[in-house]
Amino acid sequence: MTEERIATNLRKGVLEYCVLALLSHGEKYGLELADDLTTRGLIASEGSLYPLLARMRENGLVEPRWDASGTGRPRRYYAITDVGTDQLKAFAQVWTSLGAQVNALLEGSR
Amino acid sequence: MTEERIATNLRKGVLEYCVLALLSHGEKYGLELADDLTTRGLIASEGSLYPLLARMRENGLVEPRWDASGTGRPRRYYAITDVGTDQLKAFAQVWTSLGAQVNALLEGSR
DNA sequence: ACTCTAACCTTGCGTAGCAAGACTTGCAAT
DNA sequence: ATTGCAAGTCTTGCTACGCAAGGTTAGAGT
Repeated sequence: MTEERIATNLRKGVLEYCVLALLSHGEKYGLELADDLTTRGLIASEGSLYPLLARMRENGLVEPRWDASGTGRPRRYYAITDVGTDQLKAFAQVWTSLGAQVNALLEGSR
Repeated sequence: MTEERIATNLRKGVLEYCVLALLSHGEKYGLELADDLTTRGLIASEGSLYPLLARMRENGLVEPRWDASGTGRPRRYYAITDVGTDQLKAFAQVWTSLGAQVNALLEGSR
């Protein structure tokens, strides 16, 4: 239980860029992203993802496209935009730097 | 500016355990912690630290002690408790695992 | 007395993740 | 045909955290 609470807070602010990283390989639709992120332990439920995608859409980080060509119910595919790519780069820098500081502290505490 | 916003969200849930890691070396008082964390880029102002210390106190992760022996106004020194030590260990595991996932995504997105 | 500074703490706010569930659509079996 | 199921999208209400700004207390120097 306590571990879930730790993870929940750690995920804040990371998830958005994980989505961008996933999309940098190509379009994906909502549930596909959700399954992938769940497998990686980066979300606990879809309840995090859909509101996030809506925000990212509004901020121009991703570009959605309805696709009803296949079988089953229509899917909304998301593609990363140029703005999104820039944000991903900026995140990588901040993440690396902050991660190094945290690792340094954890190392030192053993 | 955008980088600060990224960092702000990344810090969520990390700060608490950075404080524990710092205290695992020995007692420290509020402003001392604040200065250290600011230098490391882990907080933006004391406004994050004091409410956090209050929470950690209530949860039994740290044990405060007033010290008025020195010069200047009395300082409140914080020591890590056994519960805090356990939490720090739990965090280290979650952090390592989640960090590996994020790194894997960032690597793959290049 | 007055001011300065170290040190402590409070208030109000924005935002992100989550659990739970609602709504819709196609498909398959009876 | 109708029922049921599963995939897919989205909404609501909640909680918790970091932050900026500012307020409080106490000792030290003039």
